Amino acid sequence: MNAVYIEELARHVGREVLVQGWLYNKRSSGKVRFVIVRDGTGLVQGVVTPDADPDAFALAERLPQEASLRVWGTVRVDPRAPGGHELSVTRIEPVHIPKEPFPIGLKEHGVGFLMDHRHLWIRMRRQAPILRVRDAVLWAIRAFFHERGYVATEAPIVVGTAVEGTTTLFPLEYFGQPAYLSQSGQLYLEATCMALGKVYWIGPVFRAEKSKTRRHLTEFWMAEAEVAFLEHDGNLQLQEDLVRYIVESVVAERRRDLEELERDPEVLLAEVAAPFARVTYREAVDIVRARGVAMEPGEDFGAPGEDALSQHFGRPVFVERFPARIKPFYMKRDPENPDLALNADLIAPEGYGEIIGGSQRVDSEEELLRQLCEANLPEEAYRWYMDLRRWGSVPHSGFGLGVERVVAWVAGIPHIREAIPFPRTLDRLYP
RNA sequence: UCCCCGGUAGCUCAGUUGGCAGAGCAGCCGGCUGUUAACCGGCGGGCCGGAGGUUCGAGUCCUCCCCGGGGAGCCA
Repeated sequence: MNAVYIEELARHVGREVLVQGWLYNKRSSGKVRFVIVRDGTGLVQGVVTPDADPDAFALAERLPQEASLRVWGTVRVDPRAPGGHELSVTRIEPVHIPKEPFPIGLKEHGVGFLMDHRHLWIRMRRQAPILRVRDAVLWAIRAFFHERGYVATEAPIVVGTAVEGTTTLFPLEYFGQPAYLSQSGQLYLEATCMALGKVYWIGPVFRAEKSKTRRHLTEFWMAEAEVAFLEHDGNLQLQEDLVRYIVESVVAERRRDLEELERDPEVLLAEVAAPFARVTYREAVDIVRARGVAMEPGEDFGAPGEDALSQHFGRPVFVERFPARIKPFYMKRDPENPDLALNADLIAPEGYGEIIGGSQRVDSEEELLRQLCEANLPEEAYRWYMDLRRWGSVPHSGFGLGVERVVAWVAGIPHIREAIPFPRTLDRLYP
């Protein structure tokens, strides 16, 4: 008999099937025993009675949580069962019976304990749907760019230069030379977009920031795009199209997981239905201050400021044209006001913070050199980057999207650490 | 780096004015024919984060340290 996955059970009603998985939970009521089996695609309740199979009935009492097993049974529709389908069990075959109790019970646990057991925690009820949503987000990003003819190109992970400065880099030794883990693939994408026109990549980046917040990881995944001949306004439109595409794809493909997470798909769809809001940095500062959050013009927005903007608009909002002084050296200046950068941050709704940072890039050699010097960065290390402005420089723009922040928003989970299988945070390198 | 909270059974926590170390869950034993984190009865389970101090007596008070969580700054 061929094995089936639990998510396919609706197609097998009335037939006997084999389900292979793990014992999630069991209950007993004298002469009826219930085994809740998970297989990675969902949960199903098996009903075991002594008359159907005495051996299975005995096993249903004995098997501990997370025992791996094969279960044969007939699929029935039953509204009493979680998921709507139920298995009338005819046979149970243990694959592996644990000798010790599974560390993670079905009752509540503390965050520290769960994080220490992350390798087992991901088996539990809420975690699997989150990771399936993550998969759907990543697929949506790839599909979006692939449909538009973008070429996926990779940036190196081990690099010799900083993108944003040197304080947040993880240093390592590279055959006797100093090297770093990349904090962004952007500079390399600028090079590949001059070769291929429009490019993207999805990869891990590393920031040694000593941040302890629900929005930060030291290792996270970024989806970055870079497009030759694309200017600021087109860049914003591209980002908006991408974010809407992601949300609509995930809702279409993973509605059941969102519902399992008690995330209302209609709320998400409503948030991205209308054109995203767009405000300038100056307007945003006024809005933030009007909502009672203290900040001075010229400062970056803190988390409370982002939350205020988030609440004010109730949908994604672009904040554009920041003071160039507080932004990286590679951003092109606003031709109408050289104190401003041609950049934008995209703030997600519901307090999920900045999910995209992007800008039009400097395209003139002289301007780039000047801004490199102002940022006190070593010219020599950026010589190759300067070369891009020496041969056929064109206006170009790009952005980076924080995958885990998007997953957290779409899944509606409070903390980014659950949006990646094995989060790396300030004080956590295990497991 | 700074601010706040916490560390007691495998897990989640309670522990009064400083006076015998507790509960629920998990585990084990028993009961129950439709359970929904099932329920009911019983049993075992402790370096109270570590070091020092105050005291007749410290889980409780003081000092230092370690670990974890939340937030700030910074960022996606």
